[in-house]
Amino acid sequence: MKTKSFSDMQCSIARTLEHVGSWWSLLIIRDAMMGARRFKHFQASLGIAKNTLTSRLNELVDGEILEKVPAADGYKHEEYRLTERGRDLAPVIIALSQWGDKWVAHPDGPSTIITDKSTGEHLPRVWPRRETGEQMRLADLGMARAASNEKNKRRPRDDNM
Amino acid sequence: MKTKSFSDMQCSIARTLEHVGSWWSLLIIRDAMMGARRFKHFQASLGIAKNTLTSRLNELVDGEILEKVPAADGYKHEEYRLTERGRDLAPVIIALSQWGDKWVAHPDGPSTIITDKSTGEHLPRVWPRRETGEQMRLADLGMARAASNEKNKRRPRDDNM
DNA sequence: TTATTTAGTTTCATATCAAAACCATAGGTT
DNA sequence: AACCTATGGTTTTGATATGAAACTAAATAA
Repeated sequence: MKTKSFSDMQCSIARTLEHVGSWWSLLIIRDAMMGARRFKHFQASLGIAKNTLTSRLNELVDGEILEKVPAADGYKHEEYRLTERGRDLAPVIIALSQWGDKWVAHPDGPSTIITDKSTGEHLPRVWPRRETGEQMRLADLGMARAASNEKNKRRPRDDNM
Repeated sequence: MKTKSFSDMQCSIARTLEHVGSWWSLLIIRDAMMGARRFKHFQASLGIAKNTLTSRLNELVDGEILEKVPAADGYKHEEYRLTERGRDLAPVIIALSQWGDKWVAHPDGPSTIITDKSTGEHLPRVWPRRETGEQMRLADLGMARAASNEKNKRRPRDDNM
């Protein structure tokens, strides 16, 4: 995995990456969202080493992104299924996918296309919006440090930052 | 970085992760979005080893997520600034942050709050929507493989996947 | 029953990462 | 000018994660 843990950081991004920031995690989640449920599915799709896949799957189960459930078709094996927490990562997956489509697309075009099933239309860009649905400009986004911040031993000297 | 490269994969998520999937990359981008511009800012904020920070910054510059520009205040040093590509990662950053706020928040609450500057309101969840702005249910999202897929030597046997 | 998948585990070589020490230059101080 | 400290690195070294291959036990298929 990694050497330094993000889990003690207060930042939600860091805390999220602690769960899904390993090299393969997000690709595994993507596959799960596309219907992969069994070890062999992930393995075939990703070309990942089996021991690494085992580790990543276990991490995701530990993090309650995936859960192991009995096979849906009555066989004895277990399957990996997204939890609600896992499904709730959809915006992350989609945002990554759309950014890639836009900026670093494969010469042959993207391998996966995200649509609105009910219309067959291409999904619009996932983007910050107001309650009204109106898309926001980045300039209107504020990212402010929350009030309490006892961790900061060093007084923020506002040194031209 | 890693051993196996994602860059030859056709999947846009993999290709995106090739740019921003390293352990610290997304946290560096987050800091850049919050105004960090100098080596020391990132270092102080992240507690990252300097050589690692150097590597990550160079990767991000190579990937055109950040660019080095002369200091705005007339000093000789250079600063790191988000490119358009980099700023366009905002939905990824926000989605990660919101997921973390919801599912794995720090006991003291999140350290950063994302707002709509023009109203001071809390930013609604970044989520897939129709052109109309209407929020979608995940069940209405289709993730389909695009047509051409010459890579697949193994005929998809549709083996209960 | 026997053969083949599947879902791992173990071992080992290699690649990547972080920590600490070191260094050159820029800017500040006297 | 002379000195001192902060900045932005690089180098070295040790720890950790990864991938490939071989192995195994259980589940499934023939």
